[in-house]
Amino acid sequence: MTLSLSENLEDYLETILDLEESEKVARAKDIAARLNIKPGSVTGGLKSLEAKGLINYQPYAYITLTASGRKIAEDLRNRHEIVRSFLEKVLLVDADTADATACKIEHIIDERSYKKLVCFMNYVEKDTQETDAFMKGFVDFCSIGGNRGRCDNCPECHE
Amino acid sequence: MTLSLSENLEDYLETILDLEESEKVARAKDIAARLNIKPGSVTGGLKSLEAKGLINYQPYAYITLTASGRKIAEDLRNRHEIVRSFLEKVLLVDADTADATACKIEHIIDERSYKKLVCFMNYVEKDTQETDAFMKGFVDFCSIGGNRGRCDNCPECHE
DNA sequence: CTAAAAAGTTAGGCTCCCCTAACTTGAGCG
DNA sequence: CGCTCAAGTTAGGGGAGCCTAACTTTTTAG
Repeated sequence: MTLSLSENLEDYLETILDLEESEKVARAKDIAARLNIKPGSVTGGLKSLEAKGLINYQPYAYITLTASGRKIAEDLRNRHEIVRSFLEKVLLVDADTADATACKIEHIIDERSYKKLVCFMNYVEKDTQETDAFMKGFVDFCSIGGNRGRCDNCPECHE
Repeated sequence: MTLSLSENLEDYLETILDLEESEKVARAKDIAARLNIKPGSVTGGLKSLEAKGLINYQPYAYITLTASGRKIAEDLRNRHEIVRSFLEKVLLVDADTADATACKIEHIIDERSYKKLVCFMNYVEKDTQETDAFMKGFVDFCSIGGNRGRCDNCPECHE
């Protein structure tokens, strides 16, 4: 029984983990601010997470993750980081865009692709001769000078 | 004014494009079957797409894409194909998984990352010496024999 | 040509999750 | 201590989108 969480609830968990770390404690107000929703909307999500045993929640009290909630939140964070890292280091997307898109992909990437991506990033980060040559080739290929019509379908990938 | 479409409506458009091509004509019944929803649920989506000028829809009649609807559907298909291709050819994910995940990523990948990915795939498909060496290295890295503890965070990426 | 089957639509209901506005709780200051 | 105000919750409402069941239209087959 691997309870399935909506993307929304996953975002709640991840946000709570972040807040626990940066603010020592998670407050409904801050969760709302991070998720860009109104405080009144947060309560429902918290109740739902409480019912699933993922957070400790009592009305008017601080919110903490349970062990299983923490596990899920950390897993999400890992996914986020791997995807973000791929976008930034391999595709060479700017940091903000990479982060925003990672935020969405982390929820939907399937387990197999994720594992392969982890492996891929581990490989890339070993920083071998092959990776170096490959990435240099990519940079050249996508650079204005290096494009030389070989990249017909390539939209301006080098703004 | 770039009207924003829900992922659901995007799926409708893409499905209609597929059906127009494979069946000559799109029927509500077939749309429902492809999207794994009940026929009764389709009508609402069609009305919404009609209101946005993306399909030609009259009750009880066949459904066709308008020019702008077709453009969006084709764009989505391109995204799908690029992402699918990346998952399959670069990450070496099996075809079914790649297709299923591409189906989801196509809706959420941002424009910049997408353009970079297009460029990346064009580069990879040039099949240069560098790419060949890089990919061989990746296969080795993820193969059971080649893993030799270097890949600590690497979950079984080589089932 | 007509009756049955198939396809499509409508209507009512449900879930999820957001919003606003009003109300309750609790924490800090005088 | 008690009051004030920020923080949190509740209640009512809405949109998106799905479902089922009943109903309408179209197609098809005799």
